Amino acid sequence: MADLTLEDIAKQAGVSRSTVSRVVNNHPNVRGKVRQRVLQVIEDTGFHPNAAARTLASQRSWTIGLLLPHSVSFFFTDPYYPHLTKGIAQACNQYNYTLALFLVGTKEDEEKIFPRVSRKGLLDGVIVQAGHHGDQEIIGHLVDAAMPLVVAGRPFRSDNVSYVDIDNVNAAASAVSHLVRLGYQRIGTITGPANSTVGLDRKEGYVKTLKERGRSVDDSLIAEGDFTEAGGYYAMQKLLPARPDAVFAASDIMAIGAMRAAREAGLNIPDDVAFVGFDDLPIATLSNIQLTTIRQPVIQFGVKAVELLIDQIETGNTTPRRVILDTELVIRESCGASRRK
Amino acid sequence: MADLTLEDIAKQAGVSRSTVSRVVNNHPNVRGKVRQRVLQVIEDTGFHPNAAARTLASQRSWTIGLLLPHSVSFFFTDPYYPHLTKGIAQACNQYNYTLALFLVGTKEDEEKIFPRVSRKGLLDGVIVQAGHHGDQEIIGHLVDAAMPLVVAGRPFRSDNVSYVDIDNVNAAASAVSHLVRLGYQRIGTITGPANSTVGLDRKEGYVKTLKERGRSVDDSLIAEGDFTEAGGYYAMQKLLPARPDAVFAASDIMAIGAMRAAREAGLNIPDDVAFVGFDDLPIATLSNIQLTTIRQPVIQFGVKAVELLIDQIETGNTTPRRVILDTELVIRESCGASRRK
DNA sequence: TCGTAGATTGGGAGCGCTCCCAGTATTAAT
DNA sequence: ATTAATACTGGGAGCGCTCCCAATCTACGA
Repeated sequence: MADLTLEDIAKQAGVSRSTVSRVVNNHPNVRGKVRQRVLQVIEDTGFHPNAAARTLASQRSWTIGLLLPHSVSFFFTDPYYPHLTKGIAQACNQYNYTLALFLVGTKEDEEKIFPRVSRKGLLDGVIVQAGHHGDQEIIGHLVDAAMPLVVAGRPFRSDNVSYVDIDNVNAAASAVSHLVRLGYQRIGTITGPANSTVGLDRKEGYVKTLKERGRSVDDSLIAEGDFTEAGGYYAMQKLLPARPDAVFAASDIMAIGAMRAAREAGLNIPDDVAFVGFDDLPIATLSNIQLTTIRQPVIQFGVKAVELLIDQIETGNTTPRRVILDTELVIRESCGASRRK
Repeated sequence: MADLTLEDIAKQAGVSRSTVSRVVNNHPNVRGKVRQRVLQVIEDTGFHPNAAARTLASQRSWTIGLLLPHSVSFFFTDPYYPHLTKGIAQACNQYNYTLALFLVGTKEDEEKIFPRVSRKGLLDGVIVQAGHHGDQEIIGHLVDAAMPLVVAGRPFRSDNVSYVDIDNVNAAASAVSHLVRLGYQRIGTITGPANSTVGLDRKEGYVKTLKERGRSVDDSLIAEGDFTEAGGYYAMQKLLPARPDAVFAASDIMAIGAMRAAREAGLNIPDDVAFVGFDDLPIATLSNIQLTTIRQPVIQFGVKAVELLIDQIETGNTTPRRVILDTELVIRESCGASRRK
């Protein structure tokens, strides 16, 4: 199982390098008999074309990068990202692409990773998880390098890039509407960071809904979180004095933190305070009180991003496209729906 | 910012391709002045050598693969793996390697991924997360292909491969000893799968400790889980009839499931049943009762794996090596230590 | 049977880099 | 100033593949 080359296979099959290349790449114009013979030799020898040589000659690496900027350094504290990664990996397998993962941990990493991501001969395209102000730089970088690019999440400047997202405003609105419908009077919210589009959009959905329902928007019922459990916990503590009877948290993990704070304050869920989260990741059903939440199709999200990217790579069409996926309100216990109707 | 080549830079700097190559690769034997000049041109033009060409010529890709076999399909249900991935990614950044992620979801994926992982010109080496019976095949594959390899976790047949692990037997023993020390009489355990080395080893630590302390080992106090929250939940339900007063769960996530089951059964934690988990991931402190657990250095684990691998790649020394990292018992509330002493 | 369009096939010319070797410049010692 | 080391530098020969084009076959109709 030494290092075989096309030429070796060609010799063994009694054909030329070119013919072997054709059968490997499934080109037409190879006689059936010849194709069989070559295929046989390839199978017998366990030959696989050298990836680097192929990339150099064809200018296609068949690998895409997934870039997780510094802004998602709480990356592995919110299970959302691993799930997204899984969806992307899955799609890569399906389309026979290799996935390169770039996790930006520190500022120094950033400098090392920037050039590597845009370097020729490594990646055919990249998916970047974005939506924070800080992400604009890397996006600009990639656009300048004419690297096929799809953004996961809506970036702040979205005019010239393709992205996949959900309708965060309306999804949040449906969560808050649900709470209004259940008769809660003092509905609070724990938002995502104000320097992120997700954070802003979900908050907008909250504000919009209250206004539409003729409610006033009370700042003491709004606290900013950072998509961590601890962030949710502290935000809830800030909300507590305002005595909310329901809280919409912009992520499940923050909802869990918030519920912890509520319980510690001696409050009963959902009787004293109801909660609705966002994401519907497995953790939503993991706590002793099942979380009502907005389900977003995370895996689909990843798959779509890959599909958009591959289309861009293979057709060369870089017209910005956007895909907005549907969400769904999943009613469980934490909103108190069962006992209120 | 078109596609520049060494030759282009050479021309602009008035030197030869070879000289540019030398400065790019930091070789000695380039006059200081010349080096400066070339560096300047490189900076001005934003040149980065083509990765594929470099790989083809040098037979080194500077990328390593992380392979997560099918056996870890609950991959993103146990936060352990994302953390491991993070450690690995971090080390890759540090050593200037690119990380390729291979997530085996389905059996079909496996067939697509096998050749890709061992194909020449793509990876310099691979880290495979292993420890299940099913993982032997891919390991054999990789060994046959003479691919530098490090296993994360102890594989079943560990004689001819390098791996990183913790001392699961003793770590588990220290958890159980702690429970014994606190005076619990009916200590149960929720093990990992019996077809995994981790599952087996941690159970062995449990059994060993009880025997050393002159306790009998009661099968009705042992239930097998699968490292998921649901698995822990069901395992606990099986344990309940045996009336354990303490339970050692082989992972935090299973401990959380188990505690949910206990609470549903009306039991108080830790007064009626105490719990010790394993991992000390962020979730350990996320529930309303803080989990006593065994801390394992997950990030370190990833870093070590990368270091072993890179050493193997760069020195060519494939003598199997093993690194066993230390663990630590972290005492919090769930074991009831505070109220029992 | 012959000619020809169309199907196959082979080989050359790179892709952009590294590595080796031979040549040239530089330095230090005489 | 001369010579022998020593320090640099340039260019050729690939790495293993794809792609193009020219050459060879094949099959079919006249």
